[in-house]
Amino acid sequence: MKTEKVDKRQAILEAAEKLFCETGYEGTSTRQIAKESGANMAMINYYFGSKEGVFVEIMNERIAGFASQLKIINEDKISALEKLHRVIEGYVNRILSNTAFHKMMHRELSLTQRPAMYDKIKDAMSHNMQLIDRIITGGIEDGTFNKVDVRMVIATIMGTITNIVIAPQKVMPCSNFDLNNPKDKKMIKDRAIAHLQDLTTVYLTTKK
Amino acid sequence: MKTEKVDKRQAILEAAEKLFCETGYEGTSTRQIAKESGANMAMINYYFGSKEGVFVEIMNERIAGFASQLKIINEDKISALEKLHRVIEGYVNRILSNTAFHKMMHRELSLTQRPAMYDKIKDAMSHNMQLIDRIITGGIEDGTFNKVDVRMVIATIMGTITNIVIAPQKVMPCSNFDLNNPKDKKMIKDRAIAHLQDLTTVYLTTKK
DNA sequence: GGAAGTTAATCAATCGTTTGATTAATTTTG
DNA sequence: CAAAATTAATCAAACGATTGATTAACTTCC
Repeated sequence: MKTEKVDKRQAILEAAEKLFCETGYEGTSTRQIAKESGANMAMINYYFGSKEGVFVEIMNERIAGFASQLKIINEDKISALEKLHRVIEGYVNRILSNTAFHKMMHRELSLTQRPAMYDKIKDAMSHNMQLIDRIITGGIEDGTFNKVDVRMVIATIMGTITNIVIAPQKVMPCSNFDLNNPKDKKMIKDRAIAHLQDLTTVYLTTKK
Repeated sequence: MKTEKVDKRQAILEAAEKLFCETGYEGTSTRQIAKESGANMAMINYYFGSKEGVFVEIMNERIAGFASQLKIINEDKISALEKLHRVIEGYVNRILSNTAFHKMMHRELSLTQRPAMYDKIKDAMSHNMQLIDRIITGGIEDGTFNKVDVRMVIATIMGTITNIVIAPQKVMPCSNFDLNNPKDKKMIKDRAIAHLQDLTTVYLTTKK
């Protein structure tokens, strides 16, 4: 059994992720991270070399966690539509279970500078994209899907989810709605999944 | 009438917007703004009071420009589908003609801090949302549209466009693609409009 | 000549990082 | 086993650089 002593390295990572999510990378100072984590400022550079090193480590851990989550879906002997529905369900669940991180990732992606970060995020997302791409392309080739603009459909699926995460009050205009409330989150998850599955079903399989 | 001499005030606004888009608000220094605009640093505070004042002014001018652009569509004696198609066309054109600003706006929207900006952006976007909402709801009520999750459809339309703006290389995986190239931008505009119009037509009007 | 515009110089505050020293735990050695 | 040597973890303090902002002097223009 692990000792009860607090792991400062981990504390720094968690505090930094929280602060990066709330105030952005540039908007967060190493002193804030130190204060929030209860660690000394020097520990940040001791463990991670630099402030950017902390960010990179957060990304690496997250991406590793995500990568270990996929893979299985595409091998199943099920229809392309069923595959797509499962991917949507998994994708919505994952992102809406990590809204703060996803917001941060998206924010940093929209910065043209900081190419190391940009490439890392892009690589992480491209796995999902390729998975969806193969499923839809496969469905088109075997005739179960209409011929559509595949990359645009992917942009629609991912964009819809991102939009819900970043501006949930646009979807739920009630004033007391809160994405951190588990009950509200569950509701929006179910609505998002139902909507995207319905949308893709109708758009991809309706014979004109 | 204004003289022909370079308007430093305007130069500061344009330089600041460019830099805020590229490196974020926190990531841009007043010295960079001064250098890029060719103005002295003190001019920033002279005209706008503070760095944040520059940001607020950029937002105000943009939002004012946007507001003066809508309105007409919803009064025309055309079908709900035709209205929606026109809104999509206008929305895609507007956002893809101001990609840098839209990226910045989206980034600031995802920060929980800076509530004044957040509310300003939210209000600006809610006009578009209400317009789309009324069109779709109207179409459902007169029976031309299927009964759908209206807010989710809006999230899909807006999310798709935002996704294309922020991560265009996901849609166009060619290495030499550039959103700043007018030819490439035109192509992606047309594709986005065609896709969203096709998607909404099929999804909203297909009889099951 | 006086208001508006512009400048270089300067301000206190904060930035990310580094330092040298200290503690606590572990390994090596006699 | 216990003293000595080594290592990892932590700390307060300070580093030089940069931040947004301000000052006071200078120029331009009506």
